[in-house]
Amino acid sequence: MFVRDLPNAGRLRARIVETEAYEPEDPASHAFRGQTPRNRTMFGAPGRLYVYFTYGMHFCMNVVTGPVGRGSAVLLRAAEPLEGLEEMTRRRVGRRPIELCSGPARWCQAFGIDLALDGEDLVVGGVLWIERGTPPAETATGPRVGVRAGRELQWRFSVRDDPYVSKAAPARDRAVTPSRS
DNA sequence: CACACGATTGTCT
DNA sequence: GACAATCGTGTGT
Repeated sequence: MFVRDLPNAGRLRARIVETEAYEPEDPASHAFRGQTPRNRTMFGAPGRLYVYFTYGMHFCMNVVTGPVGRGSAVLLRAAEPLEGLEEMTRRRVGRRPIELCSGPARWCQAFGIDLALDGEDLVVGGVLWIERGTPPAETATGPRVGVRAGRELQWRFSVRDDPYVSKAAPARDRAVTPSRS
């Protein structure tokens, strides 16, 4: 579960259903060519939120997963909105619940995530944090979306057959180990 | 300094 | 399925 506390607008909560892994040795990662001003958060402490701006209009968010200096992160791609749907819809007018957080930039828009939250500490969890939720029955893996290099890596992970997974290429995903309860 | 392009989305055909 | 929107970033000259 991904949670955002808003000062005067209540709480936003969503169940994470799709992610992608990015390692520094992988050409598709922002960290591949080393640290730059833009990706410096990736090389910082684990448990922080790495937010980047792309296509001149969209934000995407990651959770930093490697130790300081490494440059590993997990992109948050899709979620099932659970709480604060009204607030999310206010940010994404005219969108149905299924479209609120089903895509990395959609989710950021629904949650009001932008560069101001880059580097935010998810472990301390003052404003943003991740909670342990109900484990999915089954997970699936597939190629990452929108990347050219590193396409052979099956580093996209999702809840199998979950309707809130982004409409990228779920059909080809391979089912993997049923998760432990 | 110029330029190509992107971990995307929404609209139109 | 094709394509425009829109601009920061990184790379190369």
